[in-house]
Amino acid sequence: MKKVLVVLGPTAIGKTDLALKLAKKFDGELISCDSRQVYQGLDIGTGKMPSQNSKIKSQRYKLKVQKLKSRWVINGISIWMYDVADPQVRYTVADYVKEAEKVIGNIIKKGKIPIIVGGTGLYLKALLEGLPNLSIPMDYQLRGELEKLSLEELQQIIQLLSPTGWKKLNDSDRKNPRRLLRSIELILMNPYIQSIKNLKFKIKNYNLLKIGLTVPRQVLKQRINLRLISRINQGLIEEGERLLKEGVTLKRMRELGLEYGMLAELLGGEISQKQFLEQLSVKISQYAKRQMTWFKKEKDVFWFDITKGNFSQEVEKIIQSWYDQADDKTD
RNA sequence: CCGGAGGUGGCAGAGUGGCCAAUUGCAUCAGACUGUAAAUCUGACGGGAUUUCCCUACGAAGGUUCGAAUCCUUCCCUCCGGA
Repeated sequence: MKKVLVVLGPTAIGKTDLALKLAKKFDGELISCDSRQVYQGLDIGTGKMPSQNSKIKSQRYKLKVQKLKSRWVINGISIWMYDVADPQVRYTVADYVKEAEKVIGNIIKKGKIPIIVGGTGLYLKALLEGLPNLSIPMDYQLRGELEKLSLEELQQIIQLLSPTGWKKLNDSDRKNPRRLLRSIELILMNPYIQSIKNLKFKIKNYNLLKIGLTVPRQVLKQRINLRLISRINQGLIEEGERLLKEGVTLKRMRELGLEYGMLAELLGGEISQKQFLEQLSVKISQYAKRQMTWFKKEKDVFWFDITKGNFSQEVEKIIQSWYDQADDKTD
């Protein structure tokens, strides 16, 4: 089985920094697993640049960053799945899995270790375990019509169409128009599902090692705030202005969420800079919480608290013994 | 000092005699999530027992009333205008 390393955890915890370090030590290349880093031009707000700490170092060591067409190379280490999409066009899990799989395959072929840096739970899950429903495409025409309906109407439709489908939904999803919409889409596509079912989807058989990063919540909040200030200094607001000029509408920026969503409000004159900072800080923390809720359920993760002394040595130790295992030839 | 407005749960802000432990938004906490996932959505949210129970609460203290966040009196504080 092919060895694949995964580093996961909430935002602002230092996943990329750690991954870069590990890549150097174990001869790996990074694959970003982040739903917003895939977009070209969303650099500062998505944290493609090395974090504050490494930035300080980088000034000393002259960190070398090259931006290539679908990856960045930082100090000789490739980071894939950056800049693979146009920010004006919605990119989804399905797109991500398709491309990231290729990338992983190529890295393995080169005899290197793919290091997946995971912040987006769904993308990571899809990449690692596969998501059968991804083969069922979206129906934009259908969506256009369903989007006009109220929650109650959507609920009625799905109950009519498929009582069993309705039963399968949990309470939260039943009240979630977006999910209801996709459920209806899946039900209507049922015949199509049958026809492609035989395509079968390949089961990944990687030899996975998952490293999870945690911190006490308060510490994470501090890190988030520090990082936010640093991003402002790096030109976050200017980045927003630039995107706007390049044709990314305020509406689209809002969809992008967090820094970009708030940037849309700031540039649209809805809020002051002070409000921007305060509200954004809150939103990022809330996002981090959602990430942790998701990752909590992730199986087989070796968790490390980054505030515990030399955690990175512990991490390297674990990886080392995994790295030294002989590859079996079952694949 | 006079005139006007107002003091409500972490914040904002409804409520003007019983259906008020108190609408709502935000924050907070917990959670869901198989094609928008940095998105979207759910639940809890004074305390305690836990089927319509008790206690503490709407600036403070009294009072009216069967019953007050809601009415009256005094006091304290904030804001605006005038001296």
